[in-house]
Amino acid sequence: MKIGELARQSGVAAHTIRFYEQQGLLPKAKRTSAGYRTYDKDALKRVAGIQCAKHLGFSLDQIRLSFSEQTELSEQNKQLILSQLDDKLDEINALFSKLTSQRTQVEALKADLSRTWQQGECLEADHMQKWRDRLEDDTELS
Amino acid sequence: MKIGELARQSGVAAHTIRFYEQQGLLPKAKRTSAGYRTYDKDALKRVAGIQCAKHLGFSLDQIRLSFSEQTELSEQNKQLILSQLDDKLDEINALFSKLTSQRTQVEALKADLSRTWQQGECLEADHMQKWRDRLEDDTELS
DNA sequence: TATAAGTTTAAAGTTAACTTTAAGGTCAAG
DNA sequence: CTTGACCTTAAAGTTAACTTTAAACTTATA
Repeated sequence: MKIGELARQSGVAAHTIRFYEQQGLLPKAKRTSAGYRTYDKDALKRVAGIQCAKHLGFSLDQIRLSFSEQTELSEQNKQLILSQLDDKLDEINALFSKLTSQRTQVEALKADLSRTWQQGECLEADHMQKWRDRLEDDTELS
Repeated sequence: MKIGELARQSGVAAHTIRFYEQQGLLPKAKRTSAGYRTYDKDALKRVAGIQCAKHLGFSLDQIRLSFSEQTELSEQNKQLILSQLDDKLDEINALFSKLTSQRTQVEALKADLSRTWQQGECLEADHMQKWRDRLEDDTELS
């Protein structure tokens, strides 16, 4: 299988596959006599594994760490993966709080502005001040 | 008020304030004879307004569009802001779905791996295949 | 055999929202 | 009058995850 075929089967662009190899996320591919990369089904699995981890929200750096070329994972690697999963859960939960707060604020601001503008009011400064005060009370968002 | 004072009062770094001016998020500041920028309390309000919008999750591009130098907002600007708020809500809700799905998947994967590894199993390939299949069923996540 | 499609490389470009650097001018205190 | 804090600018650097470009080589098709 040449790189174009792997790209088709995995849904990952050929240049991205070369990029992953260059970045150490994929082992260096074997070459034909002409220098073309060749792949087997294991390569497809590895590419799919990377896609899987990306879907779960992991960065390429994190993926590189656990997804080393070894077929067998060391005890250390297993621990690393489990703790990365825990970190990811924490991260997701933090984002949840942030989004929840943002949604509430955006909804309220929208309602508030709609009402204000329908009444033809234009108390921009004080109006926004109210919003700034409210946001400052919140726990850190960004 | 010079830029350092505005930075202190707003909590935004001086170089970031210059950056905002350069990017058109803030009007060009008046200068002292020596070329130093000077600001009044309105400038503080504008900087605070930018922080407010950033907290709500808006990009600097979006902020620049609605936050033009005019004190009075045009009817067009009002419509723009309201539709940006709607877009933002859609975006937040989409992120919510994505995060919900990610959290479920990460939790399940963690439980699964913990169990597998405690039993000393090591069926990497098939094991991951299960996860890839499951993820492919999901609606687009990333 | 000529053309089109596929492959190779290294290096530069992209986006966002800054931050850092470098080299210098201004101002208040001691 | 000098030291240190504060200000100025333009330009380059940062991070992530690619994408694009350019120039050249190989392979399949007509």
